Amino acid sequence: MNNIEKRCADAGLKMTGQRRAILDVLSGAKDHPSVEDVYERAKKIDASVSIATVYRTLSLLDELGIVVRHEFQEGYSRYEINSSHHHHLVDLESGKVVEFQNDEIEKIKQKIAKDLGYELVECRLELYGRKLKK
Amino acid sequence: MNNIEKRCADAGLKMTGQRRAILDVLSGAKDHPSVEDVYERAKKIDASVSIATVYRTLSLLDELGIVVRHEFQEGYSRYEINSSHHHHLVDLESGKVVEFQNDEIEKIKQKIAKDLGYELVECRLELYGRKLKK
DNA sequence: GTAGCTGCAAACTCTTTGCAACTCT
DNA sequence: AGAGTTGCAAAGAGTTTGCAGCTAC
Repeated sequence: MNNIEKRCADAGLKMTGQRRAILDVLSGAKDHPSVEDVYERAKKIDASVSIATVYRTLSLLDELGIVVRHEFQEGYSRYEINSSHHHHLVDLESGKVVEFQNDEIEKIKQKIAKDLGYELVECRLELYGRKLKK
Repeated sequence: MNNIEKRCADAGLKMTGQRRAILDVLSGAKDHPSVEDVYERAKKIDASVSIATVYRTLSLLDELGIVVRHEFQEGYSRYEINSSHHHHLVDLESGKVVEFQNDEIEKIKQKIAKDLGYELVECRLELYGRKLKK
C-alpha cells in the first residue's frame, strides 16, 4: 500500500478497484487532468469506472486534501495531487499549465489579508499568458 | 449620453431600454452582482428585461472590456464595471468582496511570467479569508 | 428599411444525486 | 454482515442559442 492509499485508508475510505485506478491516474499524471481526462485514463486501467464515480471520488479526495481542484477560466475543473504549494501560469494558446512558486508573493498575500483585517484561508493566483518568441 | 453609453455607441451597440437598465444597475452597484442580481435589479428599472438578455449583454460588455467577469469559487459569475485594476479578497463567511491593489505584486507577476518565457496577458488573484476578531 | 436586439423556450455543459445492486473490510 | 461504494439514468444549476417578432438608428 503506497503513501496515498494509506492516507485514504486512514480517512476510512475503502480501496476499490475504481478508486485505485483513479489514484493511479492522478499519481502518474504530469499534467492537470480534467474530470473527463481522469475518466478516460482510468477506464484503461479499470474498464468498469463510471464518470459518476470519478466525480464522487475527486470531490472526496479534494475534501480530504489529497488532491487539489483547479478551475482555470475554462468552465470545468482540473485536478492534481496535492503536493507542494504552488501557483499556475496557463498558456492561452495551448492550454498547457506551468507551475511556479514565489516566496515574496506568499509574504505579500499574508500582509494584504492582515492589513484588510482578515485571516488568509485560501488563495488563487493564476497567470494567463502567451509564449514569448525569442 | 454618459461615458459608458458612449463607449457602447462607439462599439456599434444599439442603446436599448434593456441595455440601459443593465448598465444603470452596473454603474450604480457598490458590490459585485451576479447575473441573477443584475437581472433582479434591472427588472425594477425596465420590467421587460429577460435573463437571456442579461446574459447576452454581460458577455458582450465583457468582450468589449466595459465590464469584468469574475468567477469566485461559487459556481457562477459576478460582474463589475471595468475601472481601475485591482484584485479581490472574498470573505468566506459573508461572501462580501473587498478590493485591493498592490504595486509590488504587479511587478512580481510580470517578472514571473517573463522568467517562465511568457508574455503576461491576464491574471487572477483572489484571496479568501475570515474576518479577524480583534 | 434593416441590421441588430429581444423574449421565450428548448438545448447544452458540467456536475450531482436517488436508487438498487454490489463489494471491501 | 453491513456500511460504504458503484453504475445508471435522471435531475440540477448555470449558461447559451434558434427563432420569429420588434426596435434603434
